[in-house]
Amino acid sequence: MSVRTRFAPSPTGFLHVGGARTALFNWLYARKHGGAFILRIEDTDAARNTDEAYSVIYQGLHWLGLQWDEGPEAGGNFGPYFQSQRNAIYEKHLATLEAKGVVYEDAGTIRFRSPRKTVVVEDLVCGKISFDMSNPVTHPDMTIRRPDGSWIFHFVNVVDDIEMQLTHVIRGEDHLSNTPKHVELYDALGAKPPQFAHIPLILNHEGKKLSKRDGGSSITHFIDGGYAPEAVANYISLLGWSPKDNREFLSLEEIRELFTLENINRRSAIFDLDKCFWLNGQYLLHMSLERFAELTLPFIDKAGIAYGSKEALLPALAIVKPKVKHLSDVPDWIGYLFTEDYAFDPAAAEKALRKTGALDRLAQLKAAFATVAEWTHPALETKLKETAEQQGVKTGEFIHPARVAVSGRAVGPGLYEMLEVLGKDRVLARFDRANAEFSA
RNA sequence: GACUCUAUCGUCCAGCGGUUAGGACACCGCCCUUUCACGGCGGAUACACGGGUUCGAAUCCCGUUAGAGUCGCCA
Repeated sequence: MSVRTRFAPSPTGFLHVGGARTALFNWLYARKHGGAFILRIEDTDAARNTDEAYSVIYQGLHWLGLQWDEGPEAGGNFGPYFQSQRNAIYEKHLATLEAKGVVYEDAGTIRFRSPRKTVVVEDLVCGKISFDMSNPVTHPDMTIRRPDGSWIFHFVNVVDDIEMQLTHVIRGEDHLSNTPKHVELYDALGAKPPQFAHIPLILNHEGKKLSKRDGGSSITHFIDGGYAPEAVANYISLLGWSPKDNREFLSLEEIRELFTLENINRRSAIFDLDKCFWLNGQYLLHMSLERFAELTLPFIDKAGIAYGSKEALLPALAIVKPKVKHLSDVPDWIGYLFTEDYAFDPAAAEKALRKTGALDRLAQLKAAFATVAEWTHPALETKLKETAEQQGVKTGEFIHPARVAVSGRAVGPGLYEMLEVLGKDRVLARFDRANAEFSA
């Protein structure tokens, strides 16, 4: 029987890193074993479902590169993939339970009568765990249907996993205590339970289970915050799982090859934004310029930077790519390359341009640069160093004023690369502008 | 409270009876250097506690403590 896994989120309008990792692990396991990864929307609580809430889930998964084989947008032979559209199926299974006499009515609700036995769960991650379900006080009969006819999670979740022929249920450990109840339902419905794999939780900084309140942990936050999807996927894969050889920089393809349920640990993890940030920088540093441009373009367009053509943009991106840590930083880092109306950072100007002799250096450098025939990084470097030597001062005396003059700021790409990208005319003009602005 | 799970640097991850307890992020030095990064070198920091088992325990067992999860007409 081929592997079938699923991600079954509720459309809360929010996809956090914990849910994303659950989706990732299910996707990895299915892909690794040549099986199917299914997306099912658990929207039984119709009151809060909105179109936007659904699309947050789709966008998040698409962004991470987790394509589903069956589900919304994809179709499949086991649909519909929205629980809100599966009422007839639930009615059918409820009838099965009724025929067996294991459900009863209580204040308008329908409850499932527990067999009151010990249930042993064989979990692929947690091992064998037994639950004594005999005490009705501590383990009350679960409600499976509300008085208004709507269904409760435990029941529809189990019914759908049966109907959709899931072989493996990989989900957060917060469901471990629910599992014996689910197993009772599988038994009552005459179905064999799937293999369970409960993965450790991802905790917030208080050490508690992640919730909607932890806004910084939403995938939307990472998308808008300028993270590369490959970096985030890599990072979250390392929460609870590892290749066991201390490697950390892994592509989704490599992870897919190495991934096993056996290598998932049991310990809950706190999400470490610092490390995710670092990994993102590593990805931006090492990815191709094409990929960098692709990821960065939405941010540049949003900022309204008039870069003209892609041919003009690429060199600018090339020089900031090794420096930025967030894609969302790129507009700020390249903005001054595409306008003559750039602002001078007061502190930078104070230090580099208002300094005694700074404008003289600028004038000397302008004269020297004016003679440069081949406007390239190495030629400019040679010329600047030569000029510094002639004047008997350290190269920094020229470098800092030049940097601030052409960019308005003290921090940026390598000076010579920046000068090369700007081109001779603009650099000389900017020297003039700086001189005019600070000579008073 | 009951049940279940967990317990190695601040954080993430190795370790699965014998290691100077390893790697990464963060932190602190130094180097590189035109800024900021990157990179390189070095440093500080961990086996929760108590009992066993064993020649030998971070590793196996029991207990304690601590944390988390579940116990819904949320999913």
